[in-house]
Parts: sequence; structure tokens; C-alpha cells
Amino acid sequence: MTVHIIFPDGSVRDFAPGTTGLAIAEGISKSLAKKAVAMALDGVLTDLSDPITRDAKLEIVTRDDPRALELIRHDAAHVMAEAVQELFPGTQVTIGPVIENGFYYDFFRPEGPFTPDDLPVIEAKMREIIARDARFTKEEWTRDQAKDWFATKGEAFKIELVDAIPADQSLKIYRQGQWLDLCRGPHMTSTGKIGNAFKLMKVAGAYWRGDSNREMLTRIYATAWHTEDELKAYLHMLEEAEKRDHRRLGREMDLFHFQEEGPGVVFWHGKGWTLFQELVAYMRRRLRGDYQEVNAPQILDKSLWETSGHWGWYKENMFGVQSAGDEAEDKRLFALKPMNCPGHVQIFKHGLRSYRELPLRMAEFGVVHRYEPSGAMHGLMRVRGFTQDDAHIFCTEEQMAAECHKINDLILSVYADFGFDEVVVKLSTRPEKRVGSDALWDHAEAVMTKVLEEIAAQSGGRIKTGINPGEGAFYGPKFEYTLRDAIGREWQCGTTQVDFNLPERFGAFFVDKDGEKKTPVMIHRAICGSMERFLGILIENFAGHFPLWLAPTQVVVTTITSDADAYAADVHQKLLRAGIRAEVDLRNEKINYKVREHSHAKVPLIFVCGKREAEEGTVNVRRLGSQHPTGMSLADALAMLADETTPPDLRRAASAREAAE
RNA sequence: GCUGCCGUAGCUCAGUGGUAGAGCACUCCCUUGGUAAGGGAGAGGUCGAGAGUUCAAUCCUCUCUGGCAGCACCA
Repeated sequence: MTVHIIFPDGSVRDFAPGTTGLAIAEGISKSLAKKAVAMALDGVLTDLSDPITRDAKLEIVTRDDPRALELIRHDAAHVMAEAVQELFPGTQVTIGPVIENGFYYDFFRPEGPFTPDDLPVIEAKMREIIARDARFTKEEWTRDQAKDWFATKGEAFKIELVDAIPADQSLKIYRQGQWLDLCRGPHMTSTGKIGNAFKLMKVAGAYWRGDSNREMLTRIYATAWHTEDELKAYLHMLEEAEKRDHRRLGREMDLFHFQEEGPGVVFWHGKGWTLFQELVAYMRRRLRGDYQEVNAPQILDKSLWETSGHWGWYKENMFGVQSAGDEAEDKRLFALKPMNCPGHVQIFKHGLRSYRELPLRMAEFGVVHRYEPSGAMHGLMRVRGFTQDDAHIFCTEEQMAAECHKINDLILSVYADFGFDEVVVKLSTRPEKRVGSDALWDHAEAVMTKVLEEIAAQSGGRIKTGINPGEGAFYGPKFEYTLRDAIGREWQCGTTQVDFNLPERFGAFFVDKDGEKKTPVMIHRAICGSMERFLGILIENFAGHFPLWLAPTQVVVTTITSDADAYAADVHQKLLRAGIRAEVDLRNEKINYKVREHSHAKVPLIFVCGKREAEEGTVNVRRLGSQHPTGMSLADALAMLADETTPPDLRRAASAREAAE
């Protein structure tokens, strides 16, 4: 009896069953055995010391293998737990998974959470443990054995974990020196393999098992990498992300602010509002022809929200409104709208609708208010009052798939206009808490699954797709669109939600071909989602360097000496007349100073006008970030601006016109 | 909402149980300088709000409020 082992180069060798990966590595070369940290059996990472009992493809995984990174992080989590227990006896360990860019470990500490001051101490102890280079060894224990051990150690959380492991799974214990932990593995061969490219980042609270009714644990986040250079690069990336934080840029670029009296609501300044309006104007143009834009009231009687179901389900997240006058007799309770859909259904219901009107697409840049939990608020990304680029499509069931496609095309093309080409579309299926029959859900999910497949096929693989089981809205399945920004972060923005519930609740219907009343299907859809949040994403994506068509100030005209003031003012006027968002800076400051200031403000173009330019009728154009200004005639500059300030959709429209001529 | 941290000038931040300081920004004066900080002077703060301890609180305690990080939430 032998096992056939296939090596990466295709060669096959036979070994006695039970031969370990380490033995095989040693058989190949001493140096390989020394470098090996784990193996991949048929692509599955496994302990190097595991006996191989069946035919398999084998790869010896060395520390510099990309797959080893996960192991480095996981091993480091164990070492962190050991370090903490060595330094702080009485601290209980819980779980410590690998996450993107690193790992964390959750501890329970009766004496209170760790502080940032504890981190360097723990980190130093970790380096000490790593230097000891103790071997990782694996044992299989029985449940009772494990529970007894953790009971004597006072590890209540581990006992809960042991109980949570399914009966058919064996229970593995990994030892490193004197310390051990319950773990499914795999691990590298010894703690020394972790290396030194790690750093403890921050402490945070986290609920045991993610349940807000359970104990609050103290979590330590850390990052870990193959090499010091990778660690450095990661820390540098974090600094970059901090620099482009939209809250910071919003302040620096004078776009918006928040203040105490309005938690979670935005004060848009002139420049920020220009940006906002430019985005809305763009979206409006994209809707032209297909949608009718409407506007539904901001406050509506409570009863309407009872009918829609919001009062029952989401009352806690709604703002109630009524007369503030003490003497007022009208004590009717209204709600500030948290969603636009009930309003749109009212508009749909106003008058008899014919099947001929369907699909009826109703859009609104509706301002909605939601009472978000205080801890959820985050700059523009999560606010209590925001504007949705919302729309509701009333259609028949037969039209549903085509409408989903139409929305998909619009969403992808909008994202592309902002430079977002990497998009993931996920289908969220029926949640536990839901309305509607299983047959209805079966049908809706089948339709949308097919649409999803078609979306993936149409994109030629460019658009990734997936499923979020159980994540659908209570009234129907949905698509969620996630885009990736310039520094690789993902943002869920667009959504398409099929709704079999609301039209019926409100008794909305249309008259079909056969003269019968039918309930329409309603599709909720948003592209940017929240305009505020989308702008936050754009600010961070562009790091404040907006494309010219979006930039709040497109050009600043400025002078070198006051001799050119009149000329600069004239240039400024001509730019304004050409529809350019231009400012003029005639301050008695050095050109260095003015260039620096407008560059900090991220103005894309500075037109410098000196004596020379005034005499020649030219401007000296300095682009943001460029050290090499170029002179050109004012006419050329205006032509350039006319071209470069054209939004992408109007540019397409222009070339379509040309093609038609 | 939960845990921890924080709130001093428009911004970034020092500081002390005896009612406050810097740099940048702002205003004025000098300077007219060719592509990322010229010089000088001045103005600007009920030290987040309230209560308590104290002869005395920006500083210590409590409550509230807002923010930050993470968790939970996100129709």
C-alpha cells in the first residue's frame, strides 16, 4: 500500500501511508524542509506534520508563499494571546481570527479593557515568544478533556466554544511551548516563523459572538506581513487613507461642516453644494427620457406610515413631527419621511392607471431622515438626513427582468463615468422575517438569478457577481452594487429591490388589457444611494482632486503684480461668461504664496496673468500638481476649458450628435 | 445603542486648582515679488453645557451633549 503524491512539477512519487509533509520535504532537500512552514494538499493548507493518508497533489508551502500570510497572521494571533496571558494573568481568551490586513484577538478582562499603553508591552512580549521559537504541536482531545482543562484555567468562553463545535468534528488543540489553545488550524511549524513584520494597531470593544446582549470583550487589532517592507507599505497606505479622509478634506476645502446642534445633518457650504448640485444635475440628465421626476412631501400623517408598515417595523428609527406650540389644538402626529416609496405610491394611485403606462418610472431626489444610532454616524458616510437618488418603477411581473437590466445598465454606466470600473453585484435572497408566499419568493428569486447570470455574461467577466443568502429585504429580493475605489476600498452604493408588498398594502392597481384590476410590481432602485455618502466616496476616491467637470472652483485667475489686475479681471469675466466656475485673486501677495494656497485648496487650474500675459493676451496655465505651467492664448484656453469641463454624459451626447450629422 | 478615548481661538495643538498660550488662517501697514509660505503690527477664547467638591474649577467628581475608534445597527 502506498499513497501517490503529485508534485507541482507534475512528477509523481509513492510514499508509505502516514508519511508526513515534513518527511517528504526533508526527502527533497534539507533546505526546503527548513524553509517549509506548511503544505497544501489538493490545494488545502494543512499542517506540515500531518500524516498523508491518501493520494493527493502536494505543495510544500514556504514562508514566502502568498498562502503563508494567513498562517503568519493566525500564528501571531496565538502568540498575542499567549503574551497577554503571560502579562495579565486572569485574562480570558476567546477567539482570534485572521482579517483583511491582519488579525485580532478578543479577550475578556474583569478589570476592564486594555489601553493603547498596553500595546507596546504586549508587542514586546510577543517578540520574546517568537524569539523562543517554540514548535506548534497538535493534539486531539475529547470534549470532556477540553472542558475540564479550560474549567481549571477559568476559561468560560472557551468552554462555550467547545460546546459549539458540531459533534461530528474532532477537537484540536495546538500547543506552543507551555501555552495551548483550541483551534482548527492549520499552523506553521514554530512561532519563530512569524517573523517581526507585525504591529499592534488599536484596542476596541466588541461583543462576545457579535451579540449586543452579551459581554463586551476587549479586542486588540494588529497587522502582520511577510516582510518589514510590506508592513511599512501598509502603514504608509493607512496614512494616505487618512489624508484623503473626506471629513478632513471637507474642512480643508471648505465643502461642508457639522456642528453639535445638528448631529448627523450636513451644513453644505457654497463649494460643497456646487459639487452636490453638479452631481444631481448629472444624475438628472441620465434620467431624462426614461423617468418622470416627482417630489413627495417631507412630512406625512402617521397613519400613512402605519399602512406602509414602517410605523410597525421601523418606528424606532423615525423622526416624529408635530406642532411645537403649547396651545396648538392640532396634535396630529406626522413623521418626517424615512423613505420616498409611500409617497410615490400615492402619486401612482392618483387617478386610474392603465397597463399602457407601465413600466412607469418615478424618480425623486428625495430628502429622507432616519434616526440612526448615535454610534453609527460617520461624516457624510452615515448621516441622519440625506438625499437619495431614488426611483420606483411600477411594472408588471413580465416587465420585471427587463427593468432590472435597464437599471443595471444605468448603474454601471454611471459608475464608469466616475471611473469606477470594478463593480460587484450580489443578489440578496429571502430573509427569515419576510412577507409573501414561498411561491412568490421562488419566482422572484428565479427571475433575479437569471438576470444576475445575464449581467455577468454581458460584462464579459468584468462584473463579478455573488449571492448574499438571507440578506434580502422583508418585501423582496434585491441586487446590491458594490464599487471599488482608488485605494481598493469597497463601497456598497446602488441597489435594486423588487417589492411585492407595498403596492398591495396601499391598494395600488392598474387596469390591465382584459379590463381587470391588477397590482403592479414595484422596483425600488438607487444608484448613488445617498448623495451625501456618494460625495464622501468621491472626495476620498479623488483625494479632493476632482475631475474638472465636478470641481467646485475650476479656475483661479491670479496676478503676479498689480499691473495685470485689469487684465486678470477681464479674463475672469470672460471665463464666467463662458460658464466656467472661475475666481479671481488680485491680492497683493507673492505668486508663490497664491499658488501654494490655491494648490492646497485643490483648484485644478490656475491661470497666472502677469505683465507679459496682459501684453500678449495670453494666460499661463498651471495644472494642479504640475510643476510646468504652459502659456497659451486666452482663446485656446477657453476652447480647452469648454472641452475639459464637459461632463462625460454630455461628451457622449456631443459625439452622438456628430455621428448623426 | 454598547465599550473605551476625546472636546481649549476658524484650523492644528500646548498648558495650569489662583479665570489662558503657540503656529497657520483673519484684519491693517510695509512690500509689486514670475509658479507651493516676504516682513511688521493687531484682533480673536463665558477652555462643549449644567451641577457638585473647594476660599477659588478650564483643570477634580457626576450628569448631559457632541465627536473619534471598534462592535451592534443600516428598512
